[in-house]
Amino acid sequence: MPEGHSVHRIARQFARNFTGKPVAASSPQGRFAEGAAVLDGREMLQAKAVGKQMFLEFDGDVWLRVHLGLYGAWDFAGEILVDPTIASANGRMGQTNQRGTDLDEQIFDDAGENSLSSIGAPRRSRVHVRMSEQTRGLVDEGEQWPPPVVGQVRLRLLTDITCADLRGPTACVLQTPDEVLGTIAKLGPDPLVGDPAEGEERFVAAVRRKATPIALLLMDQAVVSGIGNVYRAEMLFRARLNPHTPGRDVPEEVLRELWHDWVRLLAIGVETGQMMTMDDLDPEAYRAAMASRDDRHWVYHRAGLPCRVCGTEIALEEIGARKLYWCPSCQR
DNA sequence: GAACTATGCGGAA
DNA sequence: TCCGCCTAGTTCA
Repeated sequence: MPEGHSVHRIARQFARNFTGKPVAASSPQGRFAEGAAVLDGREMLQAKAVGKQMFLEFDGDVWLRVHLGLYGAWDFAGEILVDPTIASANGRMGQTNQRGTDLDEQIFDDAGENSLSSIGAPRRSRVHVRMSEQTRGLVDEGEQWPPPVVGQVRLRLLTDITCADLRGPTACVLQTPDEVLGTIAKLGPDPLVGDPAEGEERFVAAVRRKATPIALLLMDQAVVSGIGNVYRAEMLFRARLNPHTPGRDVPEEVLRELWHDWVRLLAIGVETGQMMTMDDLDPEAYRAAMASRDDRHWVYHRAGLPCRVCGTEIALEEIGARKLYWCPSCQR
């Protein structure tokens, strides 16, 4: 479900709250019992994200690779230090709602006041994880530690003060260092991993090699990492590019623009936790767009509605078994 | 309470 | 190309 920005945010939360500490691991659901037993008691050494994949390193050359897929989510609970590089940290990270907007689950301090608007120095906050109604009751009532397990928790990671629960991932597997390198080697460049200039060259070369429509290439994690269905549609619109253009026919300068746009959008997404793709509106228009919750994007999820630029109906078609939204007039 | 949907991806056919 | 995975929020009856 999450696109690349969410995964980077989650990795930063792990880096801030788990690395350097021994971690208790368990699989309440049972489906990762063997892996959890291997992890249990090990110190977490680092957390990193590449595209939509997250890698947690534990002592003894043991790595955990997690991919959230369509449904996965991490829930953080307990006392957490908010990473200063992200404007707000959600109790629940990864899962999102149906409007294509991020669920902004909020962190409350011990007094129960919203502490999210503050950006800057890291601070400790008590996370109250919102979930279903019955969960809310449980979490708010008790000072229980560790928090009661609710639902199908594939993996629970615990320090003395912080809890992270993983639900519904597509992938949750242990890897050797070599296997981690192998996984990463198959991935296209991520603007936040390695040299962005080198990433740009890799991206341009990979796209120009292929006759595949650019709409499919942008979603291909071997071509570029982290772009999902929302960013794909929005980036193509921002570039005024026809989604069906074969990769090799996209002018090189347009490809370079696309890469730089991804660099920019990813940075904004990691910082804000939201897929802000209309950042180039003037401030007043932007405020108006944001005021209506459904109006965050240029084309995504806007089938049949008038294009914000030309008024043409936004088209919806299936490509590669995914929904593609675009403006047939602006994106010729 | 059922039906529907989703920001993903791998494997079978 | 299609199917299955697997979860939770939203919509509708």
